[in-house]
Amino acid sequence: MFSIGELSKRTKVKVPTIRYYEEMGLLAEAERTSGNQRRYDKAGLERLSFIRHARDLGFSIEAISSLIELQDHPDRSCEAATNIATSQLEEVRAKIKRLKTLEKELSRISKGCDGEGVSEDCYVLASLADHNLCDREH
Amino acid sequence: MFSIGELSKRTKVKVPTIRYYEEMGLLAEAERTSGNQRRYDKAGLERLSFIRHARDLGFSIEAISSLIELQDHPDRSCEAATNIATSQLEEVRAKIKRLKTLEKELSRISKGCDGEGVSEDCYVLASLADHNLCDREH
DNA sequence: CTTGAACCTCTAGTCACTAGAGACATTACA
DNA sequence: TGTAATGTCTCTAGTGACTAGAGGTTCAAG
Repeated sequence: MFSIGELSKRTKVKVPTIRYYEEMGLLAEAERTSGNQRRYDKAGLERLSFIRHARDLGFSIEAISSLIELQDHPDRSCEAATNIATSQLEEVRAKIKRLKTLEKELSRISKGCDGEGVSEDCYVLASLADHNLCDREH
Repeated sequence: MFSIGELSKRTKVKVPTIRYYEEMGLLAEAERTSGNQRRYDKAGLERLSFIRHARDLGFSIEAISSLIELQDHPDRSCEAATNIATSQLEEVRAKIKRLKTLEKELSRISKGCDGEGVSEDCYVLASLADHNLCDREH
């Protein structure tokens, strides 16, 4: 059994965040010492590692809640879990696509002022003011 | 002179968002009718278009504030504006990089349950529980 | 037994909005 | 000119996923 600070160190999740996860129902309410401090065991550590890993992968608290529920009901959980992971993957791919479009425009904009040619007005500001200067939709 | 609803339609920025931008100081306080309703002109429209475009590109409200300040002080604004755009570009590139790593892992995870081989336990849940199953750091 | 670090709860703040309540203004049409 | 519908006003509170701080209590080391 170890304290919340120890759990924090081992999982690299900050102490207030652990308490927040408990409040949100992601972590079961921890056992307490006679002085009301939380104590955790290996199971708590593993669950928090799971949560942290999923958060790192961009899963929402809500999605993680669903995954945790699936863990507790293993029948058909595999398909449902795969669905959640797949939709997360689709979201990530959509974000990448959008960011790549932005990257193109930003790199065009931020190159504008370096060379010669544009000196009268600021090309960055003009680009932002006038969407028509964009190469494509975004 | 047109109303906030008209401005909203033309810029595709929602009415409460326009009021929010005014409150945040991105938009100058609008003129008012005798009945206290906001009225805008071409200048207001252009500034809001500028803001919207910059938000679409992921600039924070704070960064946009800086850009607007630069617009009002054109001396040396070009270099400063380019710096802001360039740092925005770097952030976007960093995000893309990170998301690509996530994409790899998620696609590995969500493919796990489809084929044969893994049937005992759910591969999605196992992958999330155990970071060691990851190919690389993330 | 004392000291200092760690812990507790609670409230409020972050960012960029979004939603809703309840009241007032404007506009279109009869 | 009257009225009804739509638009607008301010204000407060909610979103997600935390983070920060106040003020008080408990634990572990020496």
